[in-house]
Formats: sequence, C-alpha cells, structure tokens
Amino acid sequence: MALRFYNTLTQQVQPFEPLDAKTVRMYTCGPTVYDYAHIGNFRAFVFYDILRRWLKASGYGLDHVMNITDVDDKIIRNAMAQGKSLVDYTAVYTQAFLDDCATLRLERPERVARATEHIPEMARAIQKLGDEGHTYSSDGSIYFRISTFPGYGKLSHQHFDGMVSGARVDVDSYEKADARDFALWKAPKPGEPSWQTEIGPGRPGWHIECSVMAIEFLGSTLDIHAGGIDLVFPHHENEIAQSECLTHRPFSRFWMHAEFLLVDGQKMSKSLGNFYTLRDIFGRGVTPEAVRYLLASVPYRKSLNFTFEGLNSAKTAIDRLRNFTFRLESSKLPQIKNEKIEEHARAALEQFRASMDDDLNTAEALAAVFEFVRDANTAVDANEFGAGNLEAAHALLGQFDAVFDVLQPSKSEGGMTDEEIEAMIASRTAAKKARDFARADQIRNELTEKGVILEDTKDGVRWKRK
RNA sequence: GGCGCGGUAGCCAAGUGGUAAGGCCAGGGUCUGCAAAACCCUUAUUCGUCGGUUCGAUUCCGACCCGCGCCUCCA
Repeated sequence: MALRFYNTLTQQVQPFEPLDAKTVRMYTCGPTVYDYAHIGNFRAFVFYDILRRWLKASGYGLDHVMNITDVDDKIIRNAMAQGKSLVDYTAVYTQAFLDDCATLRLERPERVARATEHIPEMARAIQKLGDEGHTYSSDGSIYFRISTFPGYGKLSHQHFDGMVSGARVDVDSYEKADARDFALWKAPKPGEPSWQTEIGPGRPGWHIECSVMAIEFLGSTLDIHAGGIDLVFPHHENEIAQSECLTHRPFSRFWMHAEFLLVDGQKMSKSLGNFYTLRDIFGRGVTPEAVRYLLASVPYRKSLNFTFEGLNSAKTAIDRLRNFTFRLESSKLPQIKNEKIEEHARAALEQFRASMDDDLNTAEALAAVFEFVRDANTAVDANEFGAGNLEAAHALLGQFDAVFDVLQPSKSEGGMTDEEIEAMIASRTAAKKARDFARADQIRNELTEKGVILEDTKDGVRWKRK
C-alpha cells in the first residue's frame, strides 16, 4: 500500500503524493516566541519531524516552511512589561526554541520564516484583499469579512447558521461587524511597536502571516499544511479564507493535525502546576531521546498522556534497542547466514514501512522492530545469528533510526576517555584472575559511578557509557 | 448546545467480522565468584455499558455512560 495520510479537510485517509510528484511543499505552524516552548508544543513539532523524515524516506524532496511568530499581543505585552524592544525580547525565545529543536534532533525545515521580516508582503496581501472587497476598516484596524467567503467552515466542519451577523462579540476589544470576522491588521496603540506600510501604520494579525509566507515561498497551493489540532479553528480556517480569496486556488491539498498532549490526564496549565518546558524535564535527569521517543511513539492523531512514568518507559525501550545494536557490534558471530533471521529482518522492514505509510502508524512500526529484536536476540543466544545476518539487521535498524533517531546517545559532558576506561577494566580483569573480588568490585563500582556499565560475557568484558 | 477525538491487561498502546501486536512494570529463569548489566520465558477467554445484525463482533449498526479537545489567544 502506498503512502496515505488522514486529511482533516476530507475527514478521510487518502493516498498522498505531491503535486509535482517529486518535492513536497509543506507549511507547518511554528511557535509564538513569547516564552519557552513547552512539551505540549513539542508534540506537534516532533510530529512535523517524523512526517518530514518519512516523506524523505519515501523518496520525496522537501520544501518545508515553518513560521516563527515574533509579533503578537502576548509578545508585545511581555516585552513592554520588561522594558525591552520587540527584537530583543523575541531573540531570546527564538534562539531557545531553535536550541530545543536541535536537542530533540528535529530537522531544520528548509526555511524558517519570521513574521516581522515579511510585513510589507502582508500589507500588500491585505491591500489586495481590500481591492477585491473582502475587508473593512474600523478605527484604523482592518478586518476580513467572512461573509465574502462562502467556503468558510469547510476545514473545521462547523456550521455558523446560529451565529447572528452583526452581533457584538467583543472578545478582542476591537469592533467587528460579524463575530467570525477577524483582524488582518491592527491599528497602532500608543507605545506599541508598529510598521509604516502602504495600508497605513499598524501591525499584522496572526492569521495573515501564515497565509502570506506560505504563498510567498511555496506558491498558491501547498501539498501539506500541518499544525496542532487546536489550530483547526479558527487559525487554519481563517488562513484558508484569506489565501483562497487571494489566489482563487485551493490553499492546501492536505491538512494534517497533531492531537493534544495531556499531562496526567489533564490539559497542561501553569495554574495546575503541570506545565513543563524541556528545561524543566531535563533538569530531572531525563534524556532528550526519551522525550523524542515518547512523543513519537504514540501515533500523532491520538492524544498523548505525558507522565514521568512514560518517559521512564521510553528510556528503557531505547536501552533495549541500543543494547541490541551494541550486542551486534561487540559479539563474536559465527560466519553463517541464518535464512530464518534474514527472512524476519526483511519482513520486519516491510512491516515498518507499511505501518509508517499508513498515516504514520509509529506504534505499529515499532512493534515490527521489537519483534525482530527479540527473535534476533534469541538467535544470538543460541549462536545461530551469523555475521551474514548483520546487513539485513542494520537495514532494519537504519530505517528505524532514520525516523526515530534515538539510538545514538546525546553527548554527556566530561567523563573518561576510552583509554582510561580500558585501563581500569584491565586491572579489574587482573584482580578477578587473582580472585581478588573485593578489588574487582571496587573498580567496577568506580566505573559505575562514572557512568560506565560493564558486562561480563563469555567473549570477555564489554562496556558502554550509560 | 455545535464540531471533532477517544475509552483494549498495573501503565503506555496496535489491530482485525473468526476468536487479542509491541513497549514498560511485575514474577520466573539463563549467564555470573557475587551483584549489576544483558538475554529468554510467563502475564487480557477479554477489548466502557446495554441492545441489534451475523454461523460468529472487540471489530458493523443503534442507544447510553465516561474522558479529552475546539467553538476567544493556544501545538
């Protein structure tokens, strides 16, 4: 079966292939840099990464744009409260975000676009929407008139019959003609940053930035537009309205949305005290790989309950896979090729791919890997796993890690060199030979404290860093 | 109220009209001087509840209960 994804627009799983058959043009909603990103945010960002990697593994090129929203109400409020300029304020959190992404091994999109670098284009787009009768002004702000776009609601599948046009729903402290209408351009307020443009002074609304940057970089019709499920309405619905009024073409062929992350079964919030940034979690001795694995192992369309127990489970699962690769590298294997193992490796690789093709079913893909690992471990125990099986095993593990990317440990600071470790192991072996077990145990404990784990095997001692 | 998602072993979780993947935990074992580490084995007659369709349903249909998200900023 070929690659297929669930499309929020059609509410169906559909075969996927990019419009030009080679390169996937994809836009994903990035962060608003008003604070450190939290793990809930990274649920979506890890999903983007898995999607990217699987598209690449499927042979496609990528042109992926992600925005960074560096101007919005919260940013302005916080920056003003701290007496900082917008640029100074957002620089900190933008960098922190990029650092966090690198820590989680998220591939950098082909383009990372900052909203404030595209304001003239946004103004021009708003101008054009105005020329075509989709906007109205009120107190210097410009609003999109939803009633001019009949398709409104097609993504979120909502009906707005019950909403009374002209009703005053004053949620934004701006005047709107219709409750659904949204701000394209916000009038400058005293003390707030604003830009001088051909449509007057002010700053862009949130929704317009994504439409404008997506179209600018990727053209009028994208292959995939992705985001968190909470963005379906109103953000993505509004993007569609703006973009399709602007280009008169379908905005995105596929819309993909990552489900929510819960913490201890509840929505993460500062008031509940279950609000975690990556920095908070790493402070508790959790590795980036464990976070990555946990977020990736639950299929993206299923809500994920984040717990420290889950992180622990992820860590152990990764260890199992690392131990297996370590074992293949360090064991003396017989010069044979076990056909049963070969067949299993082939079947597991095929199953892995089929599962990923099926709307990125990462849970099922993982099962294929683990089943093979168990089978292969048993064979190694029985001395029936041969050097001739290594290639097929590595093909499977390589495919797995091209997506999950957790096998290589993150570098830890300090620590001993390989030579120092080998020297200590040599003295321990000597002590063991002399039956001085107290001395041998002392050396082993020392190594353990320094994060080096020894394993006594029939082929001798082998070691690894924790 | 509207729209959407989900309820499968202690926890996470896949899946199918024909009788339940995988991971973690737990218990047992192998290895070992002993631990540790590693590896292996075992662990749901049962898939929220109640009806219906069917030779047969966890899987299809209906009703109900429960949890979550969106409907105002939010990944």
